[in-house]
Amino acid sequence: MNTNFDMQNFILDFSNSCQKQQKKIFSKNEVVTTYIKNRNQLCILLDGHADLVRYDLNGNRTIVEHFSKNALFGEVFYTITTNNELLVEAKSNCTVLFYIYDDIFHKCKNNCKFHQTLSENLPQLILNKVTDLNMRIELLTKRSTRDKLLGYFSLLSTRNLSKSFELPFSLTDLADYLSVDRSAMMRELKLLKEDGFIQKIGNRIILLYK
Amino acid sequence: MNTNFDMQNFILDFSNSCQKQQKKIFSKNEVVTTYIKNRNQLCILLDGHADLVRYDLNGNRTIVEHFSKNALFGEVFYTITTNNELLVEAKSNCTVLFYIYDDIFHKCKNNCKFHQTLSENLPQLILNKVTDLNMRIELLTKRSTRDKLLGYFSLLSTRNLSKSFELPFSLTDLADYLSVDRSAMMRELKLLKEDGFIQKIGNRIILLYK
DNA sequence: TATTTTCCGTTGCAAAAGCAACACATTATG
DNA sequence: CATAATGTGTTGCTTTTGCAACGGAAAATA
Repeated sequence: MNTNFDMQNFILDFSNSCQKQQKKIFSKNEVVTTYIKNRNQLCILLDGHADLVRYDLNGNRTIVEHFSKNALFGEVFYTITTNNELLVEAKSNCTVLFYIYDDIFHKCKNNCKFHQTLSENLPQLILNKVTDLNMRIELLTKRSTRDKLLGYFSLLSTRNLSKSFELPFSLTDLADYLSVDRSAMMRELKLLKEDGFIQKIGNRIILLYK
Repeated sequence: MNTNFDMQNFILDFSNSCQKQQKKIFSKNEVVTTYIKNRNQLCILLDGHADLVRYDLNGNRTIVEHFSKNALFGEVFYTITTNNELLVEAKSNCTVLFYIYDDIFHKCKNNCKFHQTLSENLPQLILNKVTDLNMRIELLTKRSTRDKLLGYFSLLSTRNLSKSFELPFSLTDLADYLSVDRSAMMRELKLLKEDGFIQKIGNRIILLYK
């Protein structure tokens, strides 16, 4: 199995070769899918950005996950226990492939090359998702808003191989992602600037500490 | 592939048939493993309970995950970015199988039945881990200590198919698991009792709401 | 381009959570 | 069995966070 499996090329080659999938295109702010118990949908984001969003009974909005190119999502990854609404919202124009997980799992009758390759590579793809989720948990378990912000910035910095990077969120969305109040986060952001930890120019953050 | 793959029976049948694994036994409070960058260890907990614990620079202790029988863990699931210490502590006597992930992935030279079955079932096993992590994220994104407690209790209640259940943690550990201050959590627990949401007898919680 | 909508930045005040400390109970351990 | 270590329950005080509200900037839309 290849750790560096190239999803994008693979998809381009095979995405039209199987009957058991649906390809759809969404424009910004459209709802890509809603999580429904027992349907076991699995989706692949071919292009664009989308967020998994939860609205709870207190009216709080939480960005549970942020998806970019090649991300996997769908209720197959989620045990839906509460009555909270879970939906995936397109943050830009998106191209999405839809499957029912069992179809991938059991392969389709045609035994097509697409399904074969995908099911071979599924463990690695899902494993990537696990490491993403663990990073998210590391962020969320930080005890203060300051540590959450610094933790998230440090993650983006590592990903971009630079102390300077663009935020992939609006500040409103960032607060919903870190699961904190927006105004409290703005206050902390201001303190981080005043204390010389960061610089912020438009949507760009520059880390000033070693 | 079988969703109800019986790990335990499988392990019992095959756990001695492959060279590329190590089986070890730990007693309570021993360190099962420490997460080390790039080693890509994968472990299976055959029996007992263990916690993945993180100690951060502020001296806070966080229980990142709680493992019971058949749980998968190891740094293969974790991108180690920070300098925080990550270790798995046995909470009771434990039996653990150790692998290097690549050995499972690429199958061992013998092409033994054990590896074959395990790699066939790995997607489903990892998928279970994903759903667990998503439940954990749902808990951690709750905004108040009260909601975290109620969320966790409701989860245990669902798992035990009963409004009454034992806590798998000491209260000290529960606070570290929910990522809140212990004394603040105790205060909230008291309020939940006073407000008639729960009853607590020893280590047992009884949910009193519909 | 005019107008509506969303986002940013800020603040005062209230509520929640964290910190530190302590007594007592329970559980391990020599 | 005595003693040490760990866990529980509580409280006063401080700090952090959340809530509500507002004006202006920026972006989307008609």
